Amino acid sequence: MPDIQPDKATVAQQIRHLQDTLYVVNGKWKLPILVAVHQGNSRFRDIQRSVQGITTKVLSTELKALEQNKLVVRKVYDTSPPTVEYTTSSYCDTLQTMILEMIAWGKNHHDRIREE
Amino acid sequence: MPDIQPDKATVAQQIRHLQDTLYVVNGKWKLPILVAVHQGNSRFRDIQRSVQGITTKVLSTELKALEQNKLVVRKVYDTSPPTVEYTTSSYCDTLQTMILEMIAWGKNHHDRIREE
DNA sequence: ATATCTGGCATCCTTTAGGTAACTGGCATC
DNA sequence: GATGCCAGTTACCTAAAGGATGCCAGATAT
Repeated sequence: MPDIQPDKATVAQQIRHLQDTLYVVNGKWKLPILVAVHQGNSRFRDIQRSVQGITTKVLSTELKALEQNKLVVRKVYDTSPPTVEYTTSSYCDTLQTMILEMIAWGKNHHDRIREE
Repeated sequence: MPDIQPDKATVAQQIRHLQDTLYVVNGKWKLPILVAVHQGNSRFRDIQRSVQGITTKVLSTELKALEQNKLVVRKVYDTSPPTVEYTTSSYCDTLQTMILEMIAWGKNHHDRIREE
């Protein structure tokens, strides 16, 4: 008996949760940036090089948004010139399994498309 | 020894997979629509009622996109007036775990925000 | 000396997503 | 015979996302 049909209220609830998630990670760049940072790219230019095709302006605004949502931490070191380091927060780690699922699906999908 | 640092090429690869996924499911509405349809809402108006705030135009265009990506199947029955039924494809099922993760995170996030 | 790297900012522009409102045509209902 | 339901379509519009280019200032590398 797979896939028990939940009542409308439950479905509506699930959709709302989904929309909450989308609100935070929506857009073309936020998740790719998070992956890049999480994998050790802490410098602005490193991140830019990791995320193919992103411009400085977009990266800059997206990093700010991610910082506001407490997924990314920005640290400035008082060197000269100042060094800036981005890291993912521990809260960002809660996104891990979700992101891994998305990566896995993308890989699968890509393979499937190529077969056609 | 958690979180072994993968090499740049691997990271770039992962980001590309992620972007492939985003290309298919990006936007405010596609995933919510998929959930609504998957949960048994097969009629246009039912879907619209399930996905709070969506307009007929947006729903119509999004359904077409989802059909093109083979996540949704559209069937027209030759009744009078014609009956139209949307269902999720079996390929769409491969998105299940990913979507469930997103729902779970959204719920968690919502609770967390409320606590502040 | 000059070329390049750093972490961005400013400006301008284009594209896309998404929203508003009105309308359709056939059927069923009141 | 007026109203409402279904499954949309059309035309128009706004806001936001994204892109292109140029620039800065200090530092390091050649």
